[in-house]
Amino acid sequence: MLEDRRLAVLRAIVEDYVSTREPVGSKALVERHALGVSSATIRNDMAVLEEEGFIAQPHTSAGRIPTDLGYRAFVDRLSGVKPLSSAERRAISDFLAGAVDLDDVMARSVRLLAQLTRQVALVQYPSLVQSAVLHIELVRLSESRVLLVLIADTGRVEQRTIDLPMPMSEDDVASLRARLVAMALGQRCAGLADHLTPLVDAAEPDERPAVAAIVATLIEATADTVEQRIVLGGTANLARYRDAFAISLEPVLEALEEQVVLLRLLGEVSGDMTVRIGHENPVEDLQGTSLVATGYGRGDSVVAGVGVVGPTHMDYPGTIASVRAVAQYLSRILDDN
Amino acid sequence: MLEDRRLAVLRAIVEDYVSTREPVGSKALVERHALGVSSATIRNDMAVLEEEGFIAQPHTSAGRIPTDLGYRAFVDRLSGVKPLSSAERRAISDFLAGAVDLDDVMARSVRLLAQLTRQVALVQYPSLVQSAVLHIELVRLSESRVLLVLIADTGRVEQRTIDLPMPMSEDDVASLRARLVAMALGQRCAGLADHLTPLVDAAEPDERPAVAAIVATLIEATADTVEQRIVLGGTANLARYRDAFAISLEPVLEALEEQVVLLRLLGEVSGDMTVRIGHENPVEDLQGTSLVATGYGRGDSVVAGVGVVGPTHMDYPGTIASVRAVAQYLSRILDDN
DNA sequence: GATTGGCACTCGAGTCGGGGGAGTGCCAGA
DNA sequence: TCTGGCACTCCCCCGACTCGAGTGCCAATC
Repeated sequence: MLEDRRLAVLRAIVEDYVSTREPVGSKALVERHALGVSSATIRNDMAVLEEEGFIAQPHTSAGRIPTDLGYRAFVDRLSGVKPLSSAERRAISDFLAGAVDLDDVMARSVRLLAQLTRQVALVQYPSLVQSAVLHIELVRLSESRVLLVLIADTGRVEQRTIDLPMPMSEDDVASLRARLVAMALGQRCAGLADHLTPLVDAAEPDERPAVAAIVATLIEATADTVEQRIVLGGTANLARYRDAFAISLEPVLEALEEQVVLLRLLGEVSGDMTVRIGHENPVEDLQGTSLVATGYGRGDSVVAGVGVVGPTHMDYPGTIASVRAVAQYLSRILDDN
Repeated sequence: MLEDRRLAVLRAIVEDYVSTREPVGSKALVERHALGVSSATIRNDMAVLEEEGFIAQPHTSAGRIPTDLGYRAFVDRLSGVKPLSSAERRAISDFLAGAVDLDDVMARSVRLLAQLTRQVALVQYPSLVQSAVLHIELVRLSESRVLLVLIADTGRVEQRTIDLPMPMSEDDVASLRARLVAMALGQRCAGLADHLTPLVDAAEPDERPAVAAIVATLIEATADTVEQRIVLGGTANLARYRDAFAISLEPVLEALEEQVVLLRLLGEVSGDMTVRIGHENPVEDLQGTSLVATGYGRGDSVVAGVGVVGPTHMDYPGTIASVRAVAQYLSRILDDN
């Protein structure tokens, strides 16, 4: 009972602070929330909450603001999920349905998510490793130059120009293309290396260097070290929080421009909703921000992540709902593919 | 002679203001530049320059800062181009040479340019309209669904999934693919519509709807309304100029996230170096910024633009040099393609 | 024992009022 | 035409001060 009220106070503090972005005092709290007790009682509760590390004072004689731990408790124990309005759901669905190819889906998603949450949105391209080969094309550009195009069933297209160690005729290329397609079609990209080495071994000695070069490129293109791409958008929303970040937003923007950093952020995301608050974040420059992310994919295999980065004092219930909704629609689009 | 000195003063003011970002006074000017006259003389010159609109005072009894007009004169009449060091040139060349496909070239260029200029970089994908068809692929996904892939000689790849109005067999698809390739290979994308309508007319009546649908998609995909893409990077650099923009950088960031806006910026760029200073900018939210841009392409056909957006008090000679260098290397890569 | 009203105290934010200083415009003289 | 000198203007910085929101603590009350 007593514990319950203390949590209610924490919840009220988080909600007020999120909406006003100003330290909240005991008096204001009593006025804005029907807590049924006096401000003095709240003060006692606040003292306890502060001792437990859920809230803090910017300076003596100021109101309280939630700590990372406080937000954590809020997210874990206090916040329901704010359901989206049907209008919002329809907007999402309509907007994404208009996409014309995978690039377009990614671009639209990131834009949409940024708009919905008014924060920085991240969307990861479907992992190649998790995809299957839909088609392979080999185009002869010149005597000893070919263009290799790999199309995955998730819609991803990878292309590489290859300088061959020897000339190949139009027929050689066509024949190799047929063999490649026969061996690789429908295979998971992850296992391509195993499936294609026999093809190199079986090649005539005089064309083996060329085949080896092409297969090597194909394997390199599907290696998980290079195949990851993340698009981001809504950085303008960061500017609105100019003063919310301890020092400045420059390091934050810088961190967000690093693909490596983004991969670290979204890399460990699973199908569940992941919320990383402030210092829980593995990236140092982003420890003043929170990440809300989840995975999307076909059926129950997660092929990539989608999420949002914003200030720790974000609207968690609303953000979680938006991220979840966009992930659902992304999954649906992949399924329809 | 007298006129010459006045211009020298303007030049000195621009240079000092760009490097210090503080209003520059007559005394400091005499100390830092060997102008050979006293500060009083400079004051007179400054009064004239102010009357002519090249410089302004933030308030009485402060130093002068250049106006947009002042920068314009500086760029047009005063600034040489600062040549890049050979180390810089090598860095550019090495960095871009490592790119693995067009997406990679674009991503690396934008990153590179942002780093060189410490500003926001824009790079436009080669225009499809200006490209020629290198290859067309048709992949049968299911009875009445095909995937169309268009590869342009600039490295661009467009893909569309098409729901056919009727089922097509594997053989039908293969035959149509062959006809498409025969008709379109090597053609400019701009003229595709004309080249492909005969193909629709020549089709057997029973497959005509499918052929029409596919050709229509192909034409739509190469239409210049949808084919434009611009990548941008280095927005973190904007944050360093936080207070340099009259109001705030939020509208600037917002404008830069709009593809439409970016297209307006780079759309009118020709092969020459284009410099738009402050209010000369067609986009209202960017009238506190300057654009330095140029075109790149194969031979002398410009296929796309590349440039930089930054504060009006940017280092124009240095920025121009960097943009030009990156454009040159981009052109070279396209040529090598 | 929990709750409450009261009260003294703290400290940040905002205001006001001078110096100090950089910079200007102007003028008379070279 | 240039220069040195001089009076003047204002911004910026600093310290002192007030105001008020908010706290912690305590004795009284339910």
